[in-house]
Amino acid sequence: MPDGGPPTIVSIAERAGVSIASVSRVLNGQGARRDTTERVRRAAAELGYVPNAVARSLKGGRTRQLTFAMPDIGNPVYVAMVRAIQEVTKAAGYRLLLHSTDAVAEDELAVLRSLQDRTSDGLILVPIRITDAHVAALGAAAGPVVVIGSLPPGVPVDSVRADSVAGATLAVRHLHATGRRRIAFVNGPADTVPGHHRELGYRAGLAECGLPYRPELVVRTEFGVEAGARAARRLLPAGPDALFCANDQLALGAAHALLARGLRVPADLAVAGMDDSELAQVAWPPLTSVDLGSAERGRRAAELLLDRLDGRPAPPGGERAGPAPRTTTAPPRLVVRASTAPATDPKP
Amino acid sequence: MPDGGPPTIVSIAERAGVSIASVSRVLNGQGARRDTTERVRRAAAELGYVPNAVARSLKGGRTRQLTFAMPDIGNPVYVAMVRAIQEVTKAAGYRLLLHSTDAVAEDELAVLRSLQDRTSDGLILVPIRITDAHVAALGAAAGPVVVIGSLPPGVPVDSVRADSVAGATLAVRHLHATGRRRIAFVNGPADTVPGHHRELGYRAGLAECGLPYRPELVVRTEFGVEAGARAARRLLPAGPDALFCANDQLALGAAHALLARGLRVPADLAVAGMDDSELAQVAWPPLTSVDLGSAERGRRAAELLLDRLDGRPAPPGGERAGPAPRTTTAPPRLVVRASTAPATDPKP
DNA sequence: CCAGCGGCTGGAAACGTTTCCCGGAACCAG
DNA sequence: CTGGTTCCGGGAAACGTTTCCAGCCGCTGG
Repeated sequence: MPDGGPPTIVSIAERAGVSIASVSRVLNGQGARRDTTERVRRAAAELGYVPNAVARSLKGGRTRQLTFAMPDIGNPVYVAMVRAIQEVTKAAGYRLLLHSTDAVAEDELAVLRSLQDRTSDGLILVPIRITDAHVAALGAAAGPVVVIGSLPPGVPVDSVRADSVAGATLAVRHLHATGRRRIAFVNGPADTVPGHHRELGYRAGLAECGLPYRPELVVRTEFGVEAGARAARRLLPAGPDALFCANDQLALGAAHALLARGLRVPADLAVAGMDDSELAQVAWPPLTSVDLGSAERGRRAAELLLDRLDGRPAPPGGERAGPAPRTTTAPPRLVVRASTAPATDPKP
Repeated sequence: MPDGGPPTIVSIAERAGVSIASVSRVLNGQGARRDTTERVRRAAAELGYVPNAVARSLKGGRTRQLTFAMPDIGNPVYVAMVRAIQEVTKAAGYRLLLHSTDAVAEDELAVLRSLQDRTSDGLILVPIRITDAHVAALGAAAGPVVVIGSLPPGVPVDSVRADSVAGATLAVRHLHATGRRRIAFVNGPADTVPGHHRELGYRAGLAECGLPYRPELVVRTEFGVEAGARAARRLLPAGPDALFCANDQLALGAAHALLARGLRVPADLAVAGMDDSELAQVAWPPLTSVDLGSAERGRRAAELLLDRLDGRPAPPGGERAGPAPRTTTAPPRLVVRASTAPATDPKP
């Protein structure tokens, strides 16, 4: 028997002695005579037929694929998002395409443009910075996009934000409430949206607690464990009694640097992070952290995207489908762990 | 101007006043008259044309997509693999489809079968157990597959193994060399391939060091941080002076449980893990761990897959393309950190 | 001057589906 | 028995490419 590649709808039609139209109908659960149905089913089973997803996509205009593009899969926050997104999309029968942009703006734009090649039906994007080019590209996107992050007003795209400002404030208040007065801040790059917001929240928190803002207690660096360690060492001479870090990676690095110097956490210095990623739980001492709802944001973003997809199968023309853009904000939540317990024996 | 959806090769042909064949040729860099070339290029640019990847895939029989299926994206080991794979595939112009199987065998088989729908050109699979059904499905796979893990001989599939046996032995020898004599073992499920191999290595290590195998010093549980903590608590009554754990998650959990009891690591008990994942570096004390080359294995698997793909564009018929299956083994490497420093003050 | 050749080009087929439309058959009621 | 409905099935078009094939044109060599 001549193989001629994997079985197609045509092979089935021949074997069952019906037309390809009937095969398609039967296989898609449309009405057909018992007899026909059965013959087709049997032929399909015997041949081990599996529909060609590509041909299907071409005809239907939908690939049942979604793209998730984030800066760096190495960051547990994004892993949490991937997980949540995957869960939602899998349940809805979509496959997930992963894309690490390495926090390169050009790469983010490329992903946005790549929507045009119809490889995926929609995109969830986590931009690290929002440039004018981003805004333009988002406006011109060839398919539904959901942004995880804060967008300037007027961009016609659904988004899911974290309230970093409130979150940072929460952390500062907590540190103050547990007796800390010289609360240092280890931030990521201040020109990123999260970096900017977290700094705003830090200052707001200080203000609320009646603490002065001291520039010597603030360090801006890259996000990352090693950067956190360096920042902590740099801050020590300024005599902080708490280190509030803009994410868990920084906090972890900072805590390590302190411990390596023989300092005790939290007895000598409290350390708090943000994101409440897996890192916070596995750190020793376990890290107090502000849960910014990573998983929740991922889940929500996926839901928003699926929602758009169901509304209009394929947004025709340049006009964006559906109603006005929707924005959800995940409320921050402080998770207190050992790293910020009140200092039991104050420094002499 | 009637929009009628995104621009296609036809719109360009009309606008440039040439046939679609010429458009395709020009856009693919085939020979054409200067004049024609230019007109087509201009028309394409003006319309903002982007080739439809789906149509292209249908015609060409290749999607330029690869699938990576692993048990759980939450495990840092797999994150490291994703990262390495993504790096390789991105450079080769392939997109990466991610699939969490949740360590469910049925899900793994489904992924294998899904190769038939031509959604992706190849698959990298990390099975947690290898059943007969796996072997059968691997043999019948509709496209190139690379397995990360140990396969029984005779399965016609490329694979990349870690040498867990040697790795575990390495760890035990190290613990012995640093003065530990009652080395407990926290294993994952013994009926998984890694679990089985690590146990073999543990016993081999004990034997090499002239230590007896004591059942009361061995616990088998699930992989996971929490499981590690429980295991550690369960082992304590047996009086171990070292905990060797089958992966970093277990080791981390174990270390936490010990610290929470007020025990000192490594002064009272040494703790070692496996995988040398990010967790080992961020733990406190930093964990000694056996690097099983996760990133390396991911990279290698991607390379093997790409290699198959280049060999035969699309393996026709049931026969597997290319020569005999290849197997690579990544050598284990012990990474010594603070968690296994020799006990400075021996217990009284 | 003509045959032949090579470079370009356009028409058309093909990839594997889904779906529109129409014709035939069966059935019912009048 | 006939006209109208209903149900099913088949032919064919369409999705957007790539590629085969044949034809046209203009040269060149004899």
